[in-house]
Parts: sequence; structure tokens; C-alpha cells
Amino acid sequence: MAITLKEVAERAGVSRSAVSRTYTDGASVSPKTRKKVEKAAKELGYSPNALASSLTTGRTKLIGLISNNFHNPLFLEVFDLFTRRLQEKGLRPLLVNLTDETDPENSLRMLKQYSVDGVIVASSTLLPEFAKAFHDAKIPVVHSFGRFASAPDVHVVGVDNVECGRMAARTLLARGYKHIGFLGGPKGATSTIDRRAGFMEVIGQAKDIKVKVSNAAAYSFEAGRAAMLKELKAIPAEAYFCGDDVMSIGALSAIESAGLAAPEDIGIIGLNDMEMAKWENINLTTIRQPIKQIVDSSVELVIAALEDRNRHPEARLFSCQVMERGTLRPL
Amino acid sequence: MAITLKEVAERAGVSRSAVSRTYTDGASVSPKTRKKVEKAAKELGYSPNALASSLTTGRTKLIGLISNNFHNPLFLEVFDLFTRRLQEKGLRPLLVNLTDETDPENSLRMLKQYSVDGVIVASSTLLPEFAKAFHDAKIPVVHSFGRFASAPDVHVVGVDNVECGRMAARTLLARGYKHIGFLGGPKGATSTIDRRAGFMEVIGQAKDIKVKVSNAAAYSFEAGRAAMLKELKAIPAEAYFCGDDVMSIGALSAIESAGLAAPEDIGIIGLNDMEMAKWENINLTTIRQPIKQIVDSSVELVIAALEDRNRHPEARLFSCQVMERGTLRPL
DNA sequence: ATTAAGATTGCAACCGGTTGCAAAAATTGT
DNA sequence: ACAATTTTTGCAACCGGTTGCAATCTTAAT
Repeated sequence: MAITLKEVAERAGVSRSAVSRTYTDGASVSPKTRKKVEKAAKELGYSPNALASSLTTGRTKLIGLISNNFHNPLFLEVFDLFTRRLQEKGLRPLLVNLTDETDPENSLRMLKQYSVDGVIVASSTLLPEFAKAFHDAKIPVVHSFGRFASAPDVHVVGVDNVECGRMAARTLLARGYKHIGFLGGPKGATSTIDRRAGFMEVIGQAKDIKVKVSNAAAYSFEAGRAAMLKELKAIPAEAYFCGDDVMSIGALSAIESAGLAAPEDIGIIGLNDMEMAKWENINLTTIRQPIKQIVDSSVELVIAALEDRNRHPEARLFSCQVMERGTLRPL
Repeated sequence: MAITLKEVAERAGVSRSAVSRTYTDGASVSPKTRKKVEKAAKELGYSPNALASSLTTGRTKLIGLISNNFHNPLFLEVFDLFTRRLQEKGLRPLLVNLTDETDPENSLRMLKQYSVDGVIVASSTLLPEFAKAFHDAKIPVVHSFGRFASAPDVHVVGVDNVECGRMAARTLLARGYKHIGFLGGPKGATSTIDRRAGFMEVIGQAKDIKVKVSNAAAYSFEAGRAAMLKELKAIPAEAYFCGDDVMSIGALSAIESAGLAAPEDIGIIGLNDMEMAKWENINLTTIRQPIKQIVDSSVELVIAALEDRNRHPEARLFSCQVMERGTLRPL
């Protein structure tokens, strides 16, 4: 179908090797033949077949981008950043939607078939074991937004969720809230578990503070709303740390539905700082995850990992930051 | 690195062809050898190299998924649907983020290098010429959410934006609004142009209706908000048809900031019906695009196109539907 | 002009598969 | 048991590239 190297070689009157070398940097070609080749290539509209060359070079420049977060607006931003960054680095994202799966089996097989150079797992809910499967199959892998471990099995880039929990707790305490709620994401999610641990640690050290803990079924608007509605049926806390921004927005909507207001009646602090958080009608106080850094660092790390296959697993943590907006009472 | 067909053949004590045939359906292999091969393959952990085979079969099962809508939450839903559907069909999405580009040149070259079987352009703002470039390069292409044309140059699947415009106008008229606004997306976008045409057509046939037209700089919250704030400085219309749901939410936020309310003071009808539109704190009346059907149909069409390379360009239109919620006064 | 060193080139084998073809094996019919 | 079919198998060439190696061509140095 398409133009091949052979045809270019014939038209340029050189060997196939010469053409190949023209498109391989570092290869030895005289300016003269290079000119001839380039001319012929342009005339024929030739572009080298990346897959054929991958056969001998062992590099496809394909990166598997796996995620199960196709319902969280934050991840649109994440995908935007990942695809751009990968493109900038000359890599191509092969997207895998894991929505209903939790088993690496299929993705692994598929990505092996396509000989991806590396894999990025972008998820805060998947277990480290998921990424490990790729590591075990000798495919360079980075778990982005994954769980921190001081001796990780695979490369992981993200935030320290325990510290996020502490930060949230300190923020609430500093504002003088005495009755505080932790409204977490799904119980099993590592991010929820870690944030809760940090949160409770700080609360535990404070005096005269009442805490209540509950979990939403998912990091989603509906789940956040449902959980908050339930809170409102009993005696709610004065302020809540919500699992993430989408849940927070759900919670805010519940508060509003009950004829109450944030921060006057109930305070909310979220987590992520997605675009929507700063929309004027939401104006959510939240803890910002530096997603751009996380993404850039993940890409950098996967590249490093495929250049040095034996690179030791590394955890890269970025610090979060409270974004003061309008859903907590002022200091 | 990975296990190859040759190694499996040796271990199974058969020829390479036999192994290859085991993994090609329709090929002639006796149950006996198939067993042997499968055993050896399992023991070695073999999985065939899809790229190597693409060399001879001419099929990569790779589909380029190109979009420039990485800032519209609707497209997270769209990506979710596309990736799932493609996966179900045994195809792999190679994602291309076009955010800052409008020229097909680079994407075309890149996707040619990876010998994608076909391309889906998912965008309501790109011009038909963009998709045409792929068509001209003999790559099967479908323009999803693209502009309708009765004699299209490329396959296009989407809604009739002119009809959407009419539908919006009729809806507003039916509710007795006499002073009506068209708050479009970016002036150059084909979707904006078409919706406006349909909108004005219906308004033009009505009596005693005042119209005002304006455009937001982008299909975004900020642009929608800015545009509505500007409207509010002069005498605003009683109700507006906004370019899309995100813009609508921006407009609603502007209305609220001005101390007004929808639908009491100003009515809003959006377009798309993205997930957020039904969130209780937004509750946006909007025109629903059947994105699931559009996506499924696009995938079906790209498959059909790659099976019959000469298939005549076809436009598939789906009808929209008004979703009654809370931002227009009731009938 | 002669020679040694360096740069460029083409040959041929290889990457991991597929496939047409003819030979070998299994099946069928009598 | 034998011939005629049908099925299964392996060989070898090919897909579109890359690359080690030896041969050839340049260039620089004497």
C-alpha cells in the first residue's frame, strides 16, 4: 500500500541501507546520498514504517497508558497532560480503559502483543500489585498517582496521601472547627486509607475534638451527595474533609439541597484542585495535587526506566498545597 | 527479549508455520498439533507479536483517535465510550492530542508511521478538511461530532446542528419567551455556525420576537461566564441558548454572581447533556446529543470503511432531544 | 605520487511473523 | 487393500525495515 524503503532506494539509485541510514541518526551517510534520498522520499511521499523498524531495534515508542478513571474530570486534565508530554518526547500513548477490570492479565497480554516500550498506570485506586504485574513481565512501568511506599516494588509518582490527610486535618483545626468529619472515598482505595490515617493521626493529637468517619461508595458526585445527605440526617460535623473534589461538589449540592450553606453551616475541604474547583459557582477550598509535575515526572521516569532496565524502583513524591477558596470559614 | 514463535515451535517440535497457524483463525491445524503448540506456548508464556504480523497482514488493529477537546468534560465521557467500544472490537486506540494544532500534517505523518488501520477524528470544532487529509492519504477515517454535509467528503457521524438550533429556538418560543438570546461558541466553529442558522430560521418565522446574538471565545466555563457577564451589563434577553453545557454552567454562574437566578430571571438551555448537567446543583435544561450512539456508530463505520476501502462517504445523523430540567421556565 | 587512515557504501543476514505451494499424512469410498 | 480426496504440514520467500562486515572511495599526510 504505502511507499517502502525499497522504492525510495530504487528511485534514488542507492542501496536500501543508504535509505535506512538517512533516517537513522548517528548513521554514516554522505551529504550527497542523503540529498538524493531525501529528494526521492519527498517525491514519493515516503515515511518510514515505525513498526517494521521496531522489529529490529526493539523500540516501538509506544507507551501503554492505562487508567480506570474515566469518570473523574480531573483525569481529563491528566490525559491531556500525559498525551502532550508523551508526544513532546516522541512517544505515542496507547490508551487502555480499565473501567470494569482490576486484573492486569488482559492489559498485560495486549500491551505485550504491541511491544510497548513502557507502561504508565494512571490511577489512585488500583493496587500496587497491578503495576507490579508489568514489572514482573520486565516491562518498564510507572504507577502515577499510585500509593507511596518507602520501598516500592515499582516506580511510583504521586503525593503522600498520609500527609494530605494531615494537611487537611491541620487546616480544619486551624480554623477552629471542633467537630470534624472525614468523608472518604471507597473504603478499599489505598488513597482513602492513607488519607484517613494521616487525618486521624493529627486529630488524635489535638484536644477536645470530635471526629466522625464515613465513606462514599465512589469518588463521584452522586456518591458524595448521597454520603452527605446521610450525614445531614444525623447531626453533621461542622466541617468535612472530602475524598476528592468531585465528591466535595456532590456534598456541597447536598448541603444546598438541605437549605444549608457552605461555609456558614458546614465547611468542606476537597482534594485535587481540578479545574472546576475554581469555577466561581463552586469556589471549593481544596488541597491541590500538582498534577502537571506528577505527569511530567512520570513520563521522565518511564523514559529513564526504559533506558536502564535495571533501574531500582523509586518513589517520587510531590507536596500538596491548600488552595484557599470559599468553602471553609476563614482563619 | 520476549518469547518468539520460533522458540515455541522448537519446544513443541513443529514448524514455525504450525505455530503461526495455531494463532490465525481459519487456518488449517490438526487438533493434535494445536494442543502441542498451546502447551508449549503456555509453558513459555508466549504471546504473538501483533506488530510483526501486521507487516505481512497489513492490519495493525490500531486506530488513531484524534481530538482537540481535552478541556471539555463531555469528552471524557466520549473517550471512555470510544476506548471501551474499540477494545470490545479488538481495536486499540492510539491517542493523539491536537490541542494546539489545526493542521493535519503532523498527525497524518505520525499515524502513517504507525500504520494505523483507521482514524477517528473526535471533534466538533475541527473543519471537515482536517479529516479529509486522511481520506486523501487513503486512510479510512470517520469524523465524529463533525459537521453534517449532504454530500460529505469523508464519513461523518454526529448530529444535525442546524436542527439543534431549531429545536432550541422552538423550545424557547414554546415557553413564551419573547426576548431571546443566542450565546454561541467560538464564531468560526462549524457547530456554532450551524446552530445559529437553525436557531435564526425558526425565530425568523415567529412574530414579535426580539433576538440578540453573541459569541463566547471558546466552549468553556470561563468564556461562557464572561459572555454572560457582558450580556448582563446591557439589557439581557429573557432566555439564552448557550453553545454547550460547559458554557451554560459558566453563564449560570454569571447570573448567580449578579444576584439573579435561573429560570426566574433568565432562562438557559444548553447543549450536550453531559453528566454534570444532571447534577442537582446544576440541573441544566439542555439538548441531549446521543453520544453513545454517535460513538458506537463511528466505530462501526470506521470498521466498515477499512473492510471496504472504497466505501462511499456517508453522513450519519442522530436526533437530539430536549432534556427538561430546571433552567427554563416550565411550559 | 604513494600510502595509511577514515568515511561511505552495499551485501546479506536478521527481526518475528505469514502464506502459497507442493509434499506427506489422514480420510474416504469401493 | 488400493486409489482418489481431503487435510495437515514444512519449506522458503516475503513483509519493511536495520546492521555487522568487508569492500570501496575520500581525504590527509608523507
